[in-house]
Amino acid sequence: MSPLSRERVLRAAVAVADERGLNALTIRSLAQELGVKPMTVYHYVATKEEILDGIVESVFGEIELPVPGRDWREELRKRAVSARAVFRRHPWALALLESRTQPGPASLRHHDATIGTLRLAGFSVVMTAHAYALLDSYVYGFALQEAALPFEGPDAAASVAEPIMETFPDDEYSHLAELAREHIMRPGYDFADEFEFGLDAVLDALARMRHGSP
Amino acid sequence: MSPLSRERVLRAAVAVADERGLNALTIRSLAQELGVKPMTVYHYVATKEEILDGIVESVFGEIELPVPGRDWREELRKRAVSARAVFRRHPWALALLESRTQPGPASLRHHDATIGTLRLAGFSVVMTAHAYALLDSYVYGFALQEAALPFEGPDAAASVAEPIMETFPDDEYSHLAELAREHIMRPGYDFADEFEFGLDAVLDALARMRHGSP
DNA sequence: AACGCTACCGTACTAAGTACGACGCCACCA
DNA sequence: TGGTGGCGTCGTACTTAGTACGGTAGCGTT
Repeated sequence: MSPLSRERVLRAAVAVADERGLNALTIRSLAQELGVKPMTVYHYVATKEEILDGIVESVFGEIELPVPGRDWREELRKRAVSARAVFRRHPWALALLESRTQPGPASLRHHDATIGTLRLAGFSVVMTAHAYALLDSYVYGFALQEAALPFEGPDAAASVAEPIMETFPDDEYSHLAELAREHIMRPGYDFADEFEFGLDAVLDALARMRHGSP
Repeated sequence: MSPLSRERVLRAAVAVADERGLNALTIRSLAQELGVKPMTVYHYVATKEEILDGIVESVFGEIELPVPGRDWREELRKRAVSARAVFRRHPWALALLESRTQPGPASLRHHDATIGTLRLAGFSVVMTAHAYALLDSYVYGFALQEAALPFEGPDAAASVAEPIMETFPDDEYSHLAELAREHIMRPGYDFADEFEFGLDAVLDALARMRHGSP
């Protein structure tokens, strides 16, 4: 238990958000998780905003850093897979990205390692910016879609798609119906499997950019 | 003014969110925008959740639909550019994606048109799923990053980056510092310009996937 | 002995979402 | 003509948030 600390407050906040969602993260629920009264929390953080900033920063800290100088493709792949896993563990973090302004040390270190990996791989400064934007857009966007899905895991899609499909005749939205019928609702389908396929396509694109025009 | 309606309620909700952010969208602020008292709103929607679902659906309706059968690349490009513009107008919509479950007709039409475009372009069912996931991940992710940026437009980055850069010595985060110094903070830099570059790389990737393995 | 610091808490104010029960107006029928 | 029922609107009040303000108890310093 120890005398509480900013760190413990943030760790508890992450735990509450993971278990019960961002909406359930209130000063009161956080205080309860910590075994103290609400106002006590305010001795370690100034506002709730600061808590939100803090937990996003701590989530960034969980992402595995790429090592500049090693095989760039392997390092960036590792980072992307790790980031996606982290956002899957903490889906609420994506919704918080918008509200943040000041990056903390974990974010800065993260950016520096990724940029360094691209630079040492031979990407020009301008190409590094292009590559980074493309790669992160893909990772964030995939994580966002995954978080937005109302189901998770193999075969879960079918039970969600079924009732939706029944709200309209088969000839309306026929392409959508076909995809659902012949792929999404088939046993074994898991949206999560799309990640690595798209990631490799993006990494291929980066490889081609590496020596392209500025 | 007319006797109010669900449509007008949703339009007003979008306006409030656009102008003052998602947090400022409350039943009270919405009622004020409509010129009525709070409880009146509840004659057109059951809960605030329904309002949130409704405005996301209306945002989806703003995205230009691709036309299946025409040049696939051009159609998908048009749709992506339009989607990105829509999310830029309504950045709050991205944060709402996670909370939605039941897609409305606008979303269904949208998905159907996009899937149809891919299918008629010769993508197999499985490849269509791959391609769609990749393309939308990129678009959503880019939009999310753009929404998270604390600045907007050319040259705005410098004034934001400057104070951050000064919080650490130049030799810490040296790669990040280099990129900032030699690119981001240079006059004329605009993150928005990255979009089309990455989009074309993604479309190239799709073109290669078109006749690839399943 | 007085002071002040650290960790914590009680009370209360304000802003939200929304349940519940009215109230005024109008079309329609007797 | 007078009722009557429904529709759009609203007043009041309850509940759950964030958090300002002002404590209090325990302990070390001078």
